[in-house]
Amino acid sequence: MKTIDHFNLRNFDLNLLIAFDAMMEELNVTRAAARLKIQQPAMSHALKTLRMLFDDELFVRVGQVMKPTSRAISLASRVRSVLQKAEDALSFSEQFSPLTEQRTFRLGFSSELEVHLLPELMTHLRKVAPGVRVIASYAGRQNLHGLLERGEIDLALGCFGEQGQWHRSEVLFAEQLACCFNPALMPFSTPLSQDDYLNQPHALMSFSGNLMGCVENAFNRAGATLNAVFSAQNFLALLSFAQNSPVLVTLPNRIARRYCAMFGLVYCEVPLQLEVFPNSIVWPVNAENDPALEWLREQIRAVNQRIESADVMLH
DNA sequence: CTGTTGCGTTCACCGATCCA
DNA sequence: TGGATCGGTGAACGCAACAG
Repeated sequence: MKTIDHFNLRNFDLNLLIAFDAMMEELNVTRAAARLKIQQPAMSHALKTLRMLFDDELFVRVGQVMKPTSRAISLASRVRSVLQKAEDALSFSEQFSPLTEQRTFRLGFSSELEVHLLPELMTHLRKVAPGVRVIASYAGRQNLHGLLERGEIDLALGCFGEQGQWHRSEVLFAEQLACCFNPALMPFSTPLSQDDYLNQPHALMSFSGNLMGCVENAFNRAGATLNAVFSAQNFLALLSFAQNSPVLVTLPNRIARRYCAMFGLVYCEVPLQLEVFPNSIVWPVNAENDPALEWLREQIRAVNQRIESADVMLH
C-alpha cells in the first residue's frame, strides 16, 4: 500500500478542497461561501490560498459567473473523489442490528405511498425492529431536494422525476394510471371506450397547483386532452367527490384498486397508451454507506414486493 | 495565567461588469 | 451613463487552542 506523506498533508488545509468543490458546484464565491456556512471574504481568502497553492487562477470571472480554468476542471473530479472517500470513511459505522438498534428514521412520502405503503411498512418494522421509530412527512417534487439537503428526512419515497447530483435513487415500482367512477351516476360498461373516457369531466391528483399535475405531459404525449374540472393533493377528496358526482377520477393504479370499492366506485383501466410513472426511493449520496439506511431500503423493497404480490392475487 | 497563533467575522473600500 | 451587483483586499477585532 502506498504510504501517506503526513508532513506534507499537515501543511495543506483539507478544508481548502471543500472550498474548491463548493466553488465548482456554485461557480460563484458568495453562494459557495453560503454553502459552506462562511462569509464571502473568508471564501475569497480560501480561493486566494488555493490559487497560491495550485499556482493557477482556478476560477476567472467571466460576466456574472466564475469560470473554472482547465486546471480547475482537471482537478475537480480528483478532488470530488478524495472528498467522497473521506466522507465514506467517516460515515462508516457498525453493522445495523434491527433487533437491538434504537433509531428514529425520518421518511418523506408522496401522499398515495403514505397511505398505500407506510402502514404495511410500519407493521413490518414493529415486528423485525422494535426499537425503530419512524417520523413520516409529506415529500413532493417541489420540496424533495430541500428536505434531503437540509437533512430533514433520511430518505423519500414517491414519484419525483429527475434527481440531483447529490442524491441517489432506485426505482421501487412503475405505477400506471387507472380510473374509477360511480356507476349509478355514470352508466358506462367496462372496459371504458376511449371516447367515453375522454368526453367526461375528470378529477385528478395534482401537487403542482394546476389541474393536471405531473400527468399532463403523459396525456399530451398520448395525444389526449382531459376535461379536468377538479384536482386535489389527497386522493380521498377525489374519491369522495366521484361518489356524489358524475365525474371520472384518474389516479395511481394501486390506490384505485384498493379504495374504489370502499367508495362504491367501479375500477377500470385508462383506455389510453400512457407511459408509466416510476416510484422511487431517494436518499442523499452522503448516506450511501449508512448500514441502517441500507437495511431500511431492503425492508421497503420487501414490503413493496409483498404488496405487489397481494395486489396480483386480489385482481 | 499570559502571549501567540490561526481562523473567521465585520466593515470599508475599490474595480469590473451588467443592465436599464 | 449611473446604479446595482459581485469579487477582491485589507484592517481591526473576537474567539479558541495551544505552548511556555
